[in-house]
Amino acid sequence: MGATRTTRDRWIEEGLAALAAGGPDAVRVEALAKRLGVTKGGFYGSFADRDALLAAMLDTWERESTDEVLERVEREGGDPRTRIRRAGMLTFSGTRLLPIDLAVRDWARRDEAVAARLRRVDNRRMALLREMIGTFCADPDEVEARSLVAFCLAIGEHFLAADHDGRTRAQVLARAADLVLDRPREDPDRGPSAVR
Amino acid sequence: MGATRTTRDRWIEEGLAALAAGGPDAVRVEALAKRLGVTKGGFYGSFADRDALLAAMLDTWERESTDEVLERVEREGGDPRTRIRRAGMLTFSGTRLLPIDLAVRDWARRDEAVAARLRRVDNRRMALLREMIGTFCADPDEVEARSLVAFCLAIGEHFLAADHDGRTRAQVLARAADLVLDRPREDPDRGPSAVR
DNA sequence: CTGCTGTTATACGGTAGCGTATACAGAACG
DNA sequence: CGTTCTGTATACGCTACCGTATAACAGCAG
Repeated sequence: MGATRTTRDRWIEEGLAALAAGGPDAVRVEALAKRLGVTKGGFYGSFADRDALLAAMLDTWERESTDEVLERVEREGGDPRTRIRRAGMLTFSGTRLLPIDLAVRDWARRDEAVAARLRRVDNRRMALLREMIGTFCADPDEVEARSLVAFCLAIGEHFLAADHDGRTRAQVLARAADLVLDRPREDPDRGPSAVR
Repeated sequence: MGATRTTRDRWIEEGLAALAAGGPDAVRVEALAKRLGVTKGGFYGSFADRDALLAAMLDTWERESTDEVLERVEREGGDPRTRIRRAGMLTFSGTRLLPIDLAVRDWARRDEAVAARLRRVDNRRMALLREMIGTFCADPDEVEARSLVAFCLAIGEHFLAADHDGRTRAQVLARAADLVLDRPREDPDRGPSAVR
């Protein structure tokens, strides 16, 4: 039973790579087989059909992008703003989770089952944001609004194609994050809050 | 030559509907023909191939979501914040432009030509945001940051699946828009500022 | 060695889609 | 009236897939 696991996981891994690169329609059994250097013969020993692979891929993605990320943020601790930024980094930087996440978001618009999974994932992320932002913002409505803005910024950034004159996207993003995460203006002269 | 135009436009229209509903992979010549009540026979009289249809669809989308929207915002005038909200309404409410826009955004991640078109469109939208926000915000860096946040909010909202406790998405969104557009909190009890 | 288990290669039937070729129908126009 | 231009139907070859069936094969237990 040892070889079974590794092979099954290799199909899932290659499937996630295809999903990230070309969306759910790009997850094709025969194409994955070619990339794995085998034929599709053995696929149906590990999976009932293509849909079973897609479900297993989503299981893997859901686990990696919630439990593993949140557990690591919990473990490494730190300032609330630091934690938010760390969670964002873990999920939306790096080349593994980000493209899968974006592909799943588009997929969810057309598939109710995928949408339900995404809702579970996003709700856990929003819970973290609420908790962290709640430590420096008293009004619950404003906490919710700031959490939404922060989340939309982290996601929407990757769906935007606009340029920023002389600035880089990273620079503008840093300033935007300061706007969202800064203490709500008890300090009208906010000063150059150290924009990176 | 009268019939030519209408027919060609019907292919484009049906193609955009398919794109909105299922992404670029769902734009299939034979499927569109079936929905139009014809066979694919005449398709290749109006278009060299499927790619030509996709290009024509993007032409239509680009024109409708820039020239037509911006011209109408210009014409109807109003307060800067009003204009921003109107532009957002025209593009991201209604059932026509929004789903096409979202589909194009995902498409652009995989196709450089589409990405170039999206960049043109987004740059024009960002220009409007900059101009409007610049009327009540002096620091150019902050104008850029606020413009990005506003845009990400308008887009990212549709890719998020999170719930908001007792609130509706529209309520949280209204509060978030106030944050971004810098309503000077003269009114701590704001009431449901009725966006959308 | 023998059998069991799980992976693989190969072959098959079926579906869906693209692009081409060809012939037909109807309108536009001289 | 006939010519021409357009859209149409139909049929064809081709490719890319899915899922199934079957047989070979490798590793491991007894």
